[in-house]
Amino acid sequence: MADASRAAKAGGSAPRKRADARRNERALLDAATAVFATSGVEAPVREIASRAGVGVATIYRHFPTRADLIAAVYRHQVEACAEAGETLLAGGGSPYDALGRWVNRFVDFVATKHGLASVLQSDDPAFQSLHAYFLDRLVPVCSDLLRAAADAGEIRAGIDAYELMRGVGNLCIGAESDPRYDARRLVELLVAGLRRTA
Amino acid sequence: MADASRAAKAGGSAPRKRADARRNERALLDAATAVFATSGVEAPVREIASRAGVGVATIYRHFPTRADLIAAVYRHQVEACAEAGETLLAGGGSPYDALGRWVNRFVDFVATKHGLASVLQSDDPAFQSLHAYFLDRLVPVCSDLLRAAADAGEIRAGIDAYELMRGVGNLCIGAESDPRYDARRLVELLVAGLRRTA
DNA sequence: TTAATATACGGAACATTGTTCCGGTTAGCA
DNA sequence: TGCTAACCGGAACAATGTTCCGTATATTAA
Repeated sequence: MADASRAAKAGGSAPRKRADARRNERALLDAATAVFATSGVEAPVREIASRAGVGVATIYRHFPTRADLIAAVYRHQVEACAEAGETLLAGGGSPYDALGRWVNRFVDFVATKHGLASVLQSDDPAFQSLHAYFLDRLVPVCSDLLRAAADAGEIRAGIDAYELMRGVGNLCIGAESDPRYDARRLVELLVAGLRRTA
Repeated sequence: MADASRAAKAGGSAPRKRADARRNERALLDAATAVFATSGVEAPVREIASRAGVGVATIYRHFPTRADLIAAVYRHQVEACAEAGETLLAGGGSPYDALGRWVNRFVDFVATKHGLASVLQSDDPAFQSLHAYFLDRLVPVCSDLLRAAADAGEIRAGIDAYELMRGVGNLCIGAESDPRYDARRLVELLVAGLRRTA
């Protein structure tokens, strides 16, 4: 197992990349993480490449679109968020409460990543796959939470998880750069609006 | 008054532009209106210039920043929206109801202008003055409506007009291009969340 | 260890914008 | 009719995203 030459023993897995390729991929991921944190997720490609000490073409080789790079950088956190939703749902409290907590967690994640919220809503085709990734992973979680709350009679019917996620994501736009705007407060209002209207 | 040579009779008003300058300004406004409607408010400058039959420098001469052009194109509608708020407030109904109607009107305006909502929230300094214009004109109106509803005890306290406007604007982003996303519904939820809690 | 080859690399080159500059044109006026 | 200040158009410049191509190298087989 320690020997690198025995690759691809499992089914159709890729035939293992060259060592320099793996090194560069890691360097790019690290550089992108740092640059995204300071300059936002729309920072110039050249900046990321130079920080990683590689040429621009190397970025495109490893991450065909910017969406792939962003997804790779934040994958762990998205997964953690999705799993938190499942945990929250399983924990015995009120489903509406679980929904509220989960939404807050999502906001905490998105609103602290400079520019991520905008990009998630952008209709630029370059970001379509990022959009799809977030949605595929999180909408089902949100949907479960929503259904549970609806079944418990805590919220009004007719709310779609996709729409709610987009709404929450939208409310997070610009949250980092404007001290007068608190996305959490607005999202709280939105979630409060879900409550059953008696 | 019909004679053009007697200009600037009132105080510091501009000394009247040349005829070709006025003609071009009008042509640019018309072209921008058309292009914004089809390609969105972020359409390339060259597209607007060529549609107006002028060079690009002429755009910059008349509208130093894109924000100025956008503001000029939508000024009438913004004014109308602001005035509608005052009317709604004066009309004797429930203040909360008036607020809801006014917000809906604002959404109808913003959500039908391709890309306007995004640009309104953008932190690109080029749009800062547009941002300021919308806010200066509409936040006071919203503030009055909000205060009236608060005074009537219909909504919870502590809601800031600026924050609400930004939230509503944010919710309008992407509303034109996604049939699964209905900004009006989300905004309705947000406004419902304003209701006094018990 | 060495040589062959597929893989990966870097940076130049190209395309698409926004923005500014400059020489020529023209409206307004005497 | 001619002068001049204002205006005009398009070329030129700058900042990006994206692609191409000759070169370098990791890997493997002899």
